Amino acid sequence: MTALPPSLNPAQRAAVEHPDGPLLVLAGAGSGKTRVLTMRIAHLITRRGVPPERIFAVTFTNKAAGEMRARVATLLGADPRGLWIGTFHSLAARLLRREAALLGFAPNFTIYDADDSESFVKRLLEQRGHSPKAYPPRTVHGLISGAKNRMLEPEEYAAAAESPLERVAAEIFQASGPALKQANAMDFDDLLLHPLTLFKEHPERLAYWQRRFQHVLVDEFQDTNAAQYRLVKQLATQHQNLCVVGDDDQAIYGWRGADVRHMLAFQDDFRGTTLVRLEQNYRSTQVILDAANGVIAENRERLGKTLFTARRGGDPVILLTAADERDEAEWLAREFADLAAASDIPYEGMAVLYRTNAQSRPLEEAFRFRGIPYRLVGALSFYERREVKDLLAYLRIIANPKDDGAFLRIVNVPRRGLGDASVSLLAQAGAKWRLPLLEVARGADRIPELRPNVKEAFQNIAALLDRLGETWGRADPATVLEQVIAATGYESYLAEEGLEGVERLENVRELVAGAAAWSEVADATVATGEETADAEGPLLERYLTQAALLSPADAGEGAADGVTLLTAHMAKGLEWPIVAVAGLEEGLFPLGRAAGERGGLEEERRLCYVGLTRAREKLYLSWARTRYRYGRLDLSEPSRFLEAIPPHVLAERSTTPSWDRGPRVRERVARARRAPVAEIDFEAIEETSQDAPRYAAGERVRHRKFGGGVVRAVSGMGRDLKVTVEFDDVTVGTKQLLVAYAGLEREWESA
DNA sequence: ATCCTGCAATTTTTT
DNA sequence: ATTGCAGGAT
Repeated sequence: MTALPPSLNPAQRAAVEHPDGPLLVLAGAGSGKTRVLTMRIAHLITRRGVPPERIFAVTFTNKAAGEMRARVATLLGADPRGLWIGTFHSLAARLLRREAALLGFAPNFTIYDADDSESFVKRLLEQRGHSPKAYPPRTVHGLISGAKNRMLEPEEYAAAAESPLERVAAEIFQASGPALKQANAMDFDDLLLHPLTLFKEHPERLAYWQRRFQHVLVDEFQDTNAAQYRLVKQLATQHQNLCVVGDDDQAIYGWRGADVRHMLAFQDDFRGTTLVRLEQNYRSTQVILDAANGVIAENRERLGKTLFTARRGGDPVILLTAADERDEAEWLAREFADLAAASDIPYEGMAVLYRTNAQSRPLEEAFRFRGIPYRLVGALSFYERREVKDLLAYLRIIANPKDDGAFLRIVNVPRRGLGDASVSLLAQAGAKWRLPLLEVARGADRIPELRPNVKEAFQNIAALLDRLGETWGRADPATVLEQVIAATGYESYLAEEGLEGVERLENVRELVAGAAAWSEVADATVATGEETADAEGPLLERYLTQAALLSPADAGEGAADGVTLLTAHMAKGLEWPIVAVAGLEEGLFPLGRAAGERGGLEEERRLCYVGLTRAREKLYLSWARTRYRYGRLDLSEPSRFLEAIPPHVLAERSTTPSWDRGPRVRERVARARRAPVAEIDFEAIEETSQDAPRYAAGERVRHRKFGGGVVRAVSGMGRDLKVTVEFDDVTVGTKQLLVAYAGLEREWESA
């Protein structure tokens, strides 16, 4: 943890001891905001006599919630039983398990993760005769999710739909509500929206929860979306005790619907808000802060705050120029090995941050090659593995027999001779009769189109699931898993897969062991918790809820320790003595696609700021001249963010011999920014004019196939530069084109 | 119904 | 480069 002074500074103390009333804490990076939040919770409980169950505290990850709870426990000398602490999603799920009936759900509802939601959308598309390849389920779900994040009703969204894609999304959006209800399922967005619906339709329930929660606290407030803000706003209306903590410079989830402007709106929404600024940084050296401040200072839209530290000076920030990504990884691995050998900093005190998960591979290889322990956070979640999802699907359908998604997943796993044709007949019947698939399978006799042996197979699987549910439905998850594995012969099914199956088998064992460990902790909580109602429902449900809402970042712990490898997003809220931010290249960080969106470049810059401020002692920044992306070799220029760093804190290094070295980074950046397009793309050069085109909205262009049209919008940058063109030919319509590949001409040039 | 082969898209970030 | 998917063979 951060080296904090033994006592609180005046600002921190003001926040911790703030009496009743709305409180906005503007907390810079490393200013001890987590500490303030935990101490405030402890203060409320011990000094102000607030019962833990009357506090609603929101954190950004489940892991953060667990840590905060543990720290409050330490301060209190006892676990704060009944305290509501967790992510928006898990707290909402907890509330909804109790209120489900009023919303037309059963309390054992299933939570669909992104994957489940996507295949759910796909099924709806197919049911309604839309081809999933013309309307990619992923995109459609994204549009629906975006609409939900803006709290649009299906009808409102439908009215605003313009393109065919949007119209289809609107149609699916409208159909999805009833369909989800029939499956007794909610997706991530629903978890936030359903409480709002409940409060609107049942004011007495709103009144109950408002009375119940005397204090509402929100961490990482800058990353709150509209529904989330509305939720805490409503909960806090009665007591007006809403304490939010955030940093506008660290808002990095705009793409997910979060809106920093809530921080600005807060003081208007809550009259008489007390504002506290935490501006002293206790984490980093002055040198590191100078670098970070240099980057963030280029943003226009800021609340503005001045971070300072007592830790004068510090090691210079190392700026590494590497030949390629393997070279970059190799250099960092060697450097970290040297550091570990020369200092008392263990590998656990080091981290490499990057923009995209794809960048982890060369790093992993380099670390493995040198025998340096590392742990990869997040990339492929344990819970995303096929075998894990299969078994969890069995659990899901046992917990909620209406969960058609789960049914479809396992109906033919292991193989039971039920192929696409038979299953779609079953699904058709299900759609016609509006019955859950499991129920349809139970009565497969009534579907005349099915062959006798298929009918039998359906009835067998239904009987199997029924039996499992009856006998083991209320058992602990590990036992249920073992029964499922035994009853389905899942192990021998995996064993047939050969080499890969062995690995999968190990994951299955890990899943069972993990479930057993979870039960022990959960059991203890239930047994001792005076308010049993807090620990909702059967163990199985609670286990599944937890599994659905657990992020990869939460999981990562385990025995594996060493250098941490993770994306900058997942590094938020964390810190290490040694940090490297890798892949600082134009088009990668800032990422071309993201930078093209509204406010995207500023968000990329904030993300970079988050990365730099994770470092306590020593910071490394690196970029590679060439990098494989999409399987092809790219030439890169250093990130513009590097140029913003004051030269006096930098020390430049290179992996290439001096005779092969180009101009220094600073000059390269300056030169790159003078040129209109930062990356060199040979294909693009051949296909477009030498002078990189800079299209403007309103301009007329001509396409080889589509003919003439008008540019409506320009987005992206570099290789990802895209234009939206409305073609004259109405059958062609409006298209988004990649400039590099579209071969567009300006109309006056071709004339 | 299942397996195999070749093609396509994929990579932004996550509850 | 990897992975999922469509289409065809068995």
